Amino acid sequence: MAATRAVMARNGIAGTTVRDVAAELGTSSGLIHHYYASMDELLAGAFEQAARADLVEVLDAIALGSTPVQRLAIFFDTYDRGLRDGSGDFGMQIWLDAWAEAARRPALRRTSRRLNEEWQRALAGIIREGVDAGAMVCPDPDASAWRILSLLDGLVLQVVAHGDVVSREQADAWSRTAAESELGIRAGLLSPTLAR
Amino acid sequence: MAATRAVMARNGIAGTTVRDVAAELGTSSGLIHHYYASMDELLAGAFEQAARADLVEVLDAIALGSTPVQRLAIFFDTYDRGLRDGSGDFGMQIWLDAWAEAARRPALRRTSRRLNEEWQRALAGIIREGVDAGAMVCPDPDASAWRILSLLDGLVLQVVAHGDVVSREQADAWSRTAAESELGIRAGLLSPTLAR
DNA sequence: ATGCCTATTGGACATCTGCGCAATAGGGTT
DNA sequence: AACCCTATTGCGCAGATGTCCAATAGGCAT
Repeated sequence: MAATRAVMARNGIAGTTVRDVAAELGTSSGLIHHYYASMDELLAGAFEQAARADLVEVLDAIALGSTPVQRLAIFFDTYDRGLRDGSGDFGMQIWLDAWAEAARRPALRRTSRRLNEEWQRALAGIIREGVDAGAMVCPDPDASAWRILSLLDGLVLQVVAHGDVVSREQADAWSRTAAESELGIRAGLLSPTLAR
Repeated sequence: MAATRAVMARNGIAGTTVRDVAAELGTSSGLIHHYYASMDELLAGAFEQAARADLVEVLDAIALGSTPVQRLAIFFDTYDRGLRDGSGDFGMQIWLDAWAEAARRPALRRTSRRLNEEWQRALAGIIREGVDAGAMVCPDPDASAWRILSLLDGLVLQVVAHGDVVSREQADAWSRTAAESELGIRAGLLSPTLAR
């Protein structure tokens, strides 16, 4: 599974072959079929696992923040970090693949959708805490979470698909200031957390 | 090209093969290579044609507006209309395919990138006119255009890939109000143009 | 009629794909 | 030592795919 995730991060979902995974492991392709009945099963499992690993990474990082605003800043830190080093075991490219393939692969659509909703719920949770603590102003946390996440997705899309039309730094900075504006947070408070 | 678009609409960009296109035309695969040097070129050409048709439609519609704010409202009208009906021979799904496939097809990446830039330029142009006319406030029209477009792309992505997590109406309304906020336009002025 | 240029055909070719299979190795149990 | 079960190999099969090519057809100018 780790090898599959590595290949997926490098070549995308569609570009992942059994032989590539076998080569990544230094074994034969036959062995992989000994453990996984089909390619689809292998891909679906690896995508779910990789996507969830990143979500968990963000959730864990967030938990270290002491205030809602700080947690939100950490949210952006972690997201940006995932964008910077094309992967722990995970490149953003596989999200583009998943979104495109969702139309034709029901199992993948369900997984992609569910994961996206969990991201939104995590973000909405932070916002609700911020509103309760009086640090944010937001009449509809769920909607705001979708907007912030969608802006982030749209910007990341340009970075990943088209190279330097939009730079990674711009995607990061723009989404942070948009969130500040959306949530009534004073400008600059969502700047990258220095500690690390 | 029409045949290629038809197959693309049916099977997606990744699922389009030379033989399928040839079958769609009732001819042989060799003939297609007589006119197009490579598959990549064929796909890029067909995508360009389909995508440009939509861009031109928006540009034409925009030209009918008499003020920058009105032109911007029409921009959203037309975009939303394209989202409503699978549109022409071309649904938004093709964009998801193109963004994903861009990583592996250089010609397609260039085309996708260029088209995206043209959308951004059109939007930035409206913004600049609005600033000059004193109807909008925007220190960096290019950046604002990217942000508005990326939010729109991100929201559309949810609608197309995941169904009703975000509704089409929400995507439309949210992107309009975000643009109003981004450009210092009074709330409600970008509401859907009734005429049409 | 002759010659030429393009349109068009049908298939060959090399490569890649998922998958299955016969054969072997190796370690644990009896 | 004998046995068994699993891990692992290496290869082969059948199908698909992009690309190329020799051969033909068909119209048009001479």
